[in-house]
Amino acid sequence: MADTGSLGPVRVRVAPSPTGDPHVGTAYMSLFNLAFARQQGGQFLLRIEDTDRARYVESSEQQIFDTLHWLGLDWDEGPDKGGPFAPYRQSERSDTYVRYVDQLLADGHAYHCWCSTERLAQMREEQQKAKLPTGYDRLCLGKTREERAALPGFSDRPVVRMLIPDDAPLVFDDVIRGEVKAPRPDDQVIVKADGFPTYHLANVVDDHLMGITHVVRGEEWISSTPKHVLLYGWLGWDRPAFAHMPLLRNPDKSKISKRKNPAARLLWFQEEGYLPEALRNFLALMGYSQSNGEEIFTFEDMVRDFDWARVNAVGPVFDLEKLAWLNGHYIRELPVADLAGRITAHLSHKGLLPADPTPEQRRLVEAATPLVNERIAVLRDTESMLAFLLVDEADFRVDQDDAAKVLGPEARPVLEAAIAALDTLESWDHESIEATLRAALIDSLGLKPKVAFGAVRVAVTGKRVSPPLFESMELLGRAKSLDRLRAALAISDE
RNA sequence: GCCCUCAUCGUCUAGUGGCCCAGGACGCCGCCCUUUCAAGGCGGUAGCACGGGUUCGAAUCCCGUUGGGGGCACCA
Repeated sequence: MADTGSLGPVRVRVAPSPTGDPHVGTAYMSLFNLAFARQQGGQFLLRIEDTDRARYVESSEQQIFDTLHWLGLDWDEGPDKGGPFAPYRQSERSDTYVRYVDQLLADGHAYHCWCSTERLAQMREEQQKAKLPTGYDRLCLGKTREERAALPGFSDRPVVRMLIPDDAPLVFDDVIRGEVKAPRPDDQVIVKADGFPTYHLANVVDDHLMGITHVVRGEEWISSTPKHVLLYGWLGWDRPAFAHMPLLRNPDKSKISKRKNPAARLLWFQEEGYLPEALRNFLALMGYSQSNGEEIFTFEDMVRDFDWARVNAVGPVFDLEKLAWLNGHYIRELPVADLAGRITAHLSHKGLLPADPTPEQRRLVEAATPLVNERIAVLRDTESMLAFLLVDEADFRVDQDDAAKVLGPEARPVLEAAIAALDTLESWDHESIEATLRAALIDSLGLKPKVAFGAVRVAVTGKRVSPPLFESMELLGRAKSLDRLRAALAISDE
């Protein structure tokens, strides 16, 4: 196993590609990179790997910054912060890569290739059909442009390929897995026809130049590592330690994907109203455990206790059920004012409250927060739960199905008694409301609480499932409560 | 198809040869609490993929099988 303690100051990095919504894997890798860096007193870098101009998405980079900050996974050096090794955006580092490519070319470790993508695709297909390992057939190796141009499948703009030697080392030490053997690479492209480097080259050059000591990345990179090992060797550089993290999985065990799993999108967690601290905690439970067996812990706890030996090599299924439980736990731990602020922000974001809520609206949400904090798993749950309190009165509607079940003709006497009793109630607080309703409906009419309060509940909140009834009525106010009870009378006649 | 890799309850995990006829958590089921729904409390269900070894002794070590996953791009 690689020695992780004596390589001098630790420098790690996360290197996402701005090709769309930030991926949950980026947060996962960042978390473990950061935990290790903090524990070792080292640095954590953010480098943007934007060498694929075809898939580049303009808005993506900012979203990467925003979501990682939201999760509290802050970096020491990066495109937005600068640092001693700027720029931290690969598209701005083209000049840097050129000299190393020239060196590899001059040393005979790389060569130009003019094969068209069509020829390459056809070659691959034939190799598979013949049950042969796939890989470049070196048609261009040792040929001048003129010699190659005379052959079919020629493309005007060449790429640069690595010349993989027969004795390329395939075994390396992995911090998490110990000795790992990887597949034998073919002559990998390191510079594309558009002049941009591929991941392999840019990554190795940048990691070296930026002083990265530990490359922490996803398991999908294991099979590429021999290429990187070769590059480090050819360029005469020490190579960093490698830690290949397990891959997060969909419930069907495949690599987590946006196609199959909403949780693959980092933005989804914000939209649903997960708390960043809960998601961070949950991510730390994926393929990992605290030495004391605790499942609920802070990032600081993780840093203090961090140990690569406890990272598993098995890819964990990302279980939304458990995340929901954990999120609910964090919600219940939050002070009311804090949670209320987050709920308000969420509702504003979803358009259920103005972008800048009035003090009255803020007070209302804060007063309602203790009624719902045990009933929600994510902030999004408040959208329907608090709707009865926040809607314009003209838009208030009773749920059809629920009304059909409890607001039939038999509800009429209940509603009438409730109205009569509440109409003259002098103090509109939940205790008085409850006492009054109990006296009028349970004691006088001899109804079961479930029946009596069920009807009142649907009338006032619009649903059979709601926050606690009397507190809800107190918040709603006497006028609206009575209006809704009277309106329900009409429903019970239908 | 080729190469690599992994394997404990449905899921996340503890377990590094005896403390394990396998512990915790989520989920699920039951009971309690209760004005709905939750939350909470208590109890329960469920697993070492299979077959060979090694050993006094294996979830733990070795081999094989099976199964899962990843890679095989001018994507990262």
